[in-house]
Parts: sequence; C-alpha cells; structure tokens
Amino acid sequence: MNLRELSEILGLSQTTVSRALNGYPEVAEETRRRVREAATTYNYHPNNRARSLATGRSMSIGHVIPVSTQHEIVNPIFTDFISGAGEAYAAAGYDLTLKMVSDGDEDEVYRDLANRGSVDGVIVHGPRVDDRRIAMLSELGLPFVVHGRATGSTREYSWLDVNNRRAFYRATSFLIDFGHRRIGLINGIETMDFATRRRTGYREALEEAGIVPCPELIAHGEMTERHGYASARQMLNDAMPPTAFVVASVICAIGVRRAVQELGLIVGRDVSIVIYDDDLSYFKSGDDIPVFTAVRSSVREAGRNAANMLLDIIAGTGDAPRQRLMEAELTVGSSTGPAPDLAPHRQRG
Amino acid sequence: MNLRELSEILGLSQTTVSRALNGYPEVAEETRRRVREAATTYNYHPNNRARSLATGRSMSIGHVIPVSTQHEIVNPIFTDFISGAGEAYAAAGYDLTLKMVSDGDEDEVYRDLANRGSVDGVIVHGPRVDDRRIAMLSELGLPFVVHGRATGSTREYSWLDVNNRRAFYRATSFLIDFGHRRIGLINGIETMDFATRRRTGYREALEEAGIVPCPELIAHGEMTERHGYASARQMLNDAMPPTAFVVASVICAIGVRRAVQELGLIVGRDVSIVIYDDDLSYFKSGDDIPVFTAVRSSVREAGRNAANMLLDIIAGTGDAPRQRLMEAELTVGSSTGPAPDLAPHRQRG
DNA sequence: TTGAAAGCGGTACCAT
DNA sequence: ATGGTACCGCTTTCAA
Repeated sequence: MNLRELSEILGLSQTTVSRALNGYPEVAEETRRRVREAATTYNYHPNNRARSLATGRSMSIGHVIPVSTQHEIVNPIFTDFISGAGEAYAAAGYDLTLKMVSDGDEDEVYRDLANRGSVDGVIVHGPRVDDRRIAMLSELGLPFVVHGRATGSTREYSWLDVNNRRAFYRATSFLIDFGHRRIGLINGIETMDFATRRRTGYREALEEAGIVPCPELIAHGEMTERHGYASARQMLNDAMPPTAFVVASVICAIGVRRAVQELGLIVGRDVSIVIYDDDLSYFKSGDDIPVFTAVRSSVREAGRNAANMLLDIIAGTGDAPRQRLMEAELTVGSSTGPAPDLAPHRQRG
Repeated sequence: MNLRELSEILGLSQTTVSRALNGYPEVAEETRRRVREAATTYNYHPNNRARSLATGRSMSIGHVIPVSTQHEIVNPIFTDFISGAGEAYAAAGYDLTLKMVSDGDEDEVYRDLANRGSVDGVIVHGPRVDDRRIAMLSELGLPFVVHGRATGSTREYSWLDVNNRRAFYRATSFLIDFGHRRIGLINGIETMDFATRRRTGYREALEEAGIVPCPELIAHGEMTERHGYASARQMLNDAMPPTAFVVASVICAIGVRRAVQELGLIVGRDVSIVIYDDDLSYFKSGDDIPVFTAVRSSVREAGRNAANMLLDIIAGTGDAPRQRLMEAELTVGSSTGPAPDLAPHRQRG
C-alpha cells in the first residue's frame, strides 16, 4: 500500500493525505480523522527511501566503530553506549547505521557515508590522541559528535566525554589519603585519548602530594586479564613494589588480583586495588573484587546524551559546537563484605 | 555532484554514464574510461537513497537485538557476531541497520522495518524457546536468518547456530570419563533457546552414563559473576555436593571459583570446572582459570556466515530455507600451567 | 482546505 | 553503443 493507492481509495489527493498524516495544520480535522483511519485499516506505512529522497534527509545516524586488527577485543562499552543512543534515535524516528571498520579504512568509510548521503550525521568512537578524523569530518561538512575527545585537535568540535582525568585523579588521591606512596597504574592502550587523560589525572594526584611519578609504575595495554596480570606481576617483582594499584578496567583487575595472590600477598591487606570501569554490570558492583573502589558512570546515558546532541545539531537548533563532560560516580566498598580498609598494611621487602 | 551534472559535463546521457559506472557490458571501453575518470575528478558518488528508491532495494540489513529491561547486560557476543556480519555486508555493498529493542516492542520493530522498507532482510538475535518472531517474519515476507534456533517453531526457517547441545554433551561426558558422577550445570536464562539445548546435551551425557540428572544441580540465570557464585555456593552446600561443574560462561566461572575457594576447596583438586563460552577473547584462552576446558567457537565467523546466508537468500540464489550448524571447538588445558588433572580428588562429606 | 504538478537522483525499458 | 523517458513513492511549492 502506497500513498497513491491510499489517496485513491479515499478520493483525496496524495498531497492532502500526506499532509494529514504528517500533522500539517491546514487539514480539516474530519479529513485527518478519515485519513488516519484508512491508513490504519489498509496498513499504510510511508516508504522510508522515497521520503528520504524527497526530503534530502536519510533519517539515519552512522556509528563508526574502529575494530583494531591487532587488538581482537571489541570494547563492550560500545554496546551500552549504542543502546542508549538507539533509544534517542527511536524516539526521534531515526535509524542507526553501524559500521565496524578496521584501522586502515576509516577515512574512506566516513567519506562514503557523507558522499552517498546514507546518514545525516555520525558519532565518532574511540578517538585517538590527535585524531585526524576530526579535521576530515569538519571538511566533509557531515555533522558529528565525538564520544570522547582528541587532544591536540586545533578545531572546535562537538563531543561528549566522561571526565577521565578527574576520575583518575580522585581514585589516586583516595589511595594517597590512606597513606600509599607507591601506586601502580594499569592503563589502557597509550594511543587512545582516554588513556592519556587517565594518566594525567593519576600524575596530577601524585604530584600534588609531592610524589614523583615513576615510569615503572605505569603500564599501558589492551584491557585484558592478561595485561593486568603481566603488568602487576612485573611491578610487584620490582625492588620497590607498589602497595596499591589504580586499574582501568574490571577485567584487568582480575589479572592484577591473580598476580597479587600468586606472590602470596593478600588483596586488601598487602595490596589495595582501586578500579575504574565505565561499566560494571557484569560484576554487579564488583562482586568478584574483594577489595575495591569503583568509579562508574552510566555509559547508556552517555549514549543517549550524545545522540540527542547530534540530533540537535542536525536540526540546526544552534550552530556552535557543543561539549559535555560527564562526571564519574565514585563508589567505595565491596558488595561481598564490609568496606575495606585501604591503608597500606606493612612494608614488604 | 549528481548523475545529471556529471553526464552534462561529459556530454553523455545519464543512461550511459550510469551504465558505464555500474559495469554494464554494452558500454564502449573508451567511454567507460572517460566516465570513470570524470567521476573521480568531480568526486561523484551515486546517492544511496535515490538508488534505493529506483531499484526497490534498500541495500541494508537489519539486526534486531533484544535488550532485556530486567537483565541489564547486553551480551558482548552480539558485538563480535555483528562485527563479522559487518565484514560480509561491506564486501557486498550493504549497510547494517541496528535496532536495540526492549522486550515489549519487538514485534513492532520488525513490522516497521518491513513496512517502511528500510531493510532488505534481518538477522534475528537471541531467540527464545518457541519464539513467535519466526512466525511473524514469515508472514511479513521479510527475508531473515536466525542466529540460533527456536525449538518448537513448526515452520521451516533459515538459521545459523553453534551446536550447543553437542558442546555440552561433550563437556559433560568429558568429566564423566574422569570419574565424576555429580556434576553441576551453571546455565543461562531458561527461556533462551540456547540454554535449553545446553541443558539437553548435559542431560544426555548423564543419562548415557546411567546417571540420573538431579534438579538441584542445574541452575539457570543471567550470565554474571553473581549467578555463578550463588549457584555454585548453593550446590556446594548441599548434602551431596558436586565434584565438578559445567559452566556456561567465563564470567560465571569466576563466580564459581570464588564460591569454591570460599569453602576452602581447591579448584582442580577438589572441584573441577569445565567452561563453555562463545568468546574467550577477554581472557585470552582463559588466563584466569587455572583449571579449565574451553569449548570455543568463533563468533565472528558465525556472524560472517549468517550474513552471507542472508545475502544469498535475498539474491534469490535458492528459495529453500538454509540451515547451518557450527561445531564448537574443544580445548583442554590451561595457559597458566600444565594440563589439569580433572579427576575427582576425594570424597568430601 | 484541497489539488496539480514539479522535483528528489537514480535505474531500466525501449528505441535508435 | 548510446539516448529518451517513464518510473520509484514521497514532499513541497504554487494555484485554486
């Protein structure tokens, strides 16, 4: 059933039927009622492609997810983020076009999206330090919002980010306040922008307390159990081992804990662990971590916010780039027991 | 730059230009060369929407992911599956439209997708036992492939699945062969079709060995650490505790291990654990599991296969429903130590 | 308040 | 081998 058929049945013009269905004010209420009824009866649904062609808007937003060929993990936080964004799109009648793209081909994917008009805007995921995609998208004229930020980009652009620097500043300060002086940082991949911000927050906290950051106590890598294990193991074997860790993901923390245990140390007594993770849903507030502090933010909400930001931009409600920094939530305690004593227990040597 | 403009520049008709660009044989090679060159020079890209309207194909595939409102977890295997499917789509010039949809609205989403012609086919994710979506999609006439199966559906339909029954049959038999008689099953949510198949495989292995399956040794739930912990804990506190567990996810297994340890038992000595997981990439072959057997299959490959299956169906290369069962891969050993002795160590009581 | 008709940017049939 | 033209299904001026 298409518009022409429906209008013929009703004995009205396509114009009127279209207007009635799209809520134009000049249609008589009685006519509108008839049209709506007929649309339901005959199960009429406007064809998306035709509408898109006529209006020039595709009513779809692109999400481009970099899938690294080296790092086999597709970050699950994308899933939550997108799920939040999806809600916003559904409410606004937009579709979501997903592009998983391996490292090299990214530019082309964006160009293609813009050139072929398959989407009205894009959300950029996983920005790297000094990400060149931002300049490219600005030039393409395709509206976009970055999930995260790209340090070093000279242009203005729209983004939504969690305050990673602040979260890690707080997590580190938290440990320092308990008396820790040697604190290891198990961080993400160094080229990712969020990892550099986290490191900055960590460093700031140390420096503020008069502690000189020590390169051996900072590890970068993919967020896996193995990375947590290997990094912690190495740090703990050092002449001056850390008494605490700030860990950038729950999964990593599991590895850290294993390393600690293998050395005959006890988590929460000999070594304290503070975890940051964008999403702890798998662990229901860190069930598996006997001693922990979780700094958490709602990824789903971030997705919804970013999507709405982009829809606003597309609607042209304003031209200036929009920025939004979400603060992370700090939770202290363990769901499996009493709140841990985070003070360094004794000096080992 | 659109087709009309390009053809005017070239002094050719739109028809010829279109044919040249789309590889029709009747175009003179010299003409084709000129056209291609001009297309590059003027950065011409055909508009997707217009093409879709003209051809009647949207060149997009829908993936509908059920996002349960109760269970806050979005299964990360979707991510890998979709990433594999994305490769297939990219190669075939298709887009991927993603719909994350909460329980209630599913029907409407499929109807909408079909009615508005936004996609040429869909992949159905997370089928439940006797899933009504299959009947609905058949009636809608929208080509679809199910990732998994729906027991109880009377119709023929296309699907791609991992042989869950067989994987759990093997995992269970494996433990039985080592002498275990009381084996706990930590399974997924009961209404999910894959969970019932897994349970069937587990039961078959037991029955074949003359062991009567015991309801207290079967736990269903969301695949979280908490579920693994709580279920294992309860089973181990029973008068007749299990000497081994078959666990349906790595995350669950972490909880199982915690439960075992809390009771002063030792994994690999007092209690054996066999894990099945669709994707172990987070753990790099189960780093964190000192004793394990992983039955693993490549989710990404499954996604690619399912996508190609659907594209075949759409291309009409055949009309009969296609089915494909992928066998899981069995790995025995631990990356963190020697292959474990899986025999039950001693009788506790 | 309603309708006629000109697009939107391609594809594909029918001529030549 | 190339061109003319009628669509595809909807939106949107302009006219009545």
